[in-house]
Amino acid sequence: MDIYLTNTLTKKKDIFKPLKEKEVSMYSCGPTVYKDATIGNMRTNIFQDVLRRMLEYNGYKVKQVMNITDVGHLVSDGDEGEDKMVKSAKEEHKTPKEIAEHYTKLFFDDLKDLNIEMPEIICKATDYIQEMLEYVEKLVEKGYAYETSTAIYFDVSKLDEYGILSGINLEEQKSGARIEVDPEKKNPYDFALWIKAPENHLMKWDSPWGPSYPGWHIECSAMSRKHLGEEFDIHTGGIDLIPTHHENEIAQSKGLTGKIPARYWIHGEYLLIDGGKMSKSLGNVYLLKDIKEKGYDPLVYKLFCYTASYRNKLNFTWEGIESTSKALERMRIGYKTHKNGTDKIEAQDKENLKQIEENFHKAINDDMNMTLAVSYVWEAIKYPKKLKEVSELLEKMDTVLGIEINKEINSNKQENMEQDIPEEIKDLIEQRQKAREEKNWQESDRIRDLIKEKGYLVKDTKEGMKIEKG
RNA sequence: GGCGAUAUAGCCAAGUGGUAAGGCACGAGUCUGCAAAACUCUGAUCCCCGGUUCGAAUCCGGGUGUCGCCUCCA
Repeated sequence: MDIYLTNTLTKKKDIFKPLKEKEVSMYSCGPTVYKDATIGNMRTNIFQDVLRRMLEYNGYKVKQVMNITDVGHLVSDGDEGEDKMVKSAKEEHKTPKEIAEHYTKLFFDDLKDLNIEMPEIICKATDYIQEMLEYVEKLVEKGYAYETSTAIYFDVSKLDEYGILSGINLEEQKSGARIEVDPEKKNPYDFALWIKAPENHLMKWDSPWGPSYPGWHIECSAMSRKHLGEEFDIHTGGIDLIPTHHENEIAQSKGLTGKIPARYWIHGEYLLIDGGKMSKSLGNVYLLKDIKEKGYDPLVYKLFCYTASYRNKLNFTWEGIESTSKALERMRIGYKTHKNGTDKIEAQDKENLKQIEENFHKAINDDMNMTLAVSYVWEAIKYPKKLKEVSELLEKMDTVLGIEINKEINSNKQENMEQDIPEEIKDLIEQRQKAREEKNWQESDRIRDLIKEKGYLVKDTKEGMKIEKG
């Protein structure tokens, strides 16, 4: 079945044909490990995960490379200010290396919680200084770069075309007053390949230009070239990377090899918070930790991300998370019902299930239309006959969704509550149980209300009383 | 100033020419001592105006609204 992907490079939905027949090479821009990853960052990682899982569903072997930026990403993408790592290290009174290790670990923890498949290759920028340096030296040799008092800059005017991803036009932008003008730069869009280290800078390496460190964009170009070659299939990242980071990666590659490194550029849109952007100043920056602390399975967030296309903005609200939490729980209940189903499968059922699977397959192949794909998951769950084969289909779908649809359910909220229930409540539960055995409903209801006042919800199920924090 | 996105039921949203997927909420029902949970059923002609077409949410033109980026950020 054909696969279609929306390609930022061509600005349309293209049919996907990899360079190799059975293997897909993919580079995903990873985190700058100077602070906690937000759920916004994770939205991008989720979409990248779906992409690789979708490719795997189609029988491709995926070779995904992800970088860990631990040097060179300045506070401003316009090559202004301090290195983020250095700034963070100073603030937390640690070395840049300690900062990098700390936040890298937290990042991986989040990926694990979200059941995101690990890339085949993960590379730290500081391990590839030599490759980057060589890259820059070659660009200088070829006349694509020039030196100023502070850095080695890429000269965008040397390219026949700069701005093909974001559609900017150098002539039109020239007068744009919004761009800081460094008098030593030939063009406002020239960007730093290599930066001369100030006195006492925490991270620096020897180079022909003295103690210095790499610019942000060169790391991805050098590492993708090293691991995937001069031309590979897919390059992914957040939408904000289009106008600077990815544009500059393309510029560097065109300078060195004359080629645009990736054939398909796929970008994930932003996550909004309550209808607006997430920012520290608004105090609405959420981490996956915050979702977990409210008692939700982190995979609720993953399913939440499927409620909208990765290409569109998605509005995060706690109401939305609660809604998705219920949906996930019902999915898992439905899965279990089918798993234990005893109905007999007939030819017509086989036909129906095959149709559902095909629809699902078509949806994910159509530029990862997960909202539509999830609707077929529901169609399977709601299948009138309760069949083991349906649960098998759901497991197969979950190889793409990665939401552990076969996870044992208690409640997505407040698992392992048992230990957390105070003695006082336990006593009340015991009293109520006694009243129920005596069919003293009035007393039973009174105690239930009492427990509710104390913040817990009591439910009577076939297996007995269940309690949840309300 | 430049670039771009979006407007579909109470909410989140899919759908890009043939008579509006799905989820959550609400309501009704089944079950239950009651309640909760679970399960079943139920809802919109698609921002406005004009045009193209046998036919448009979907194409074109003109409005209006919201949002994002160009500055930190996936």
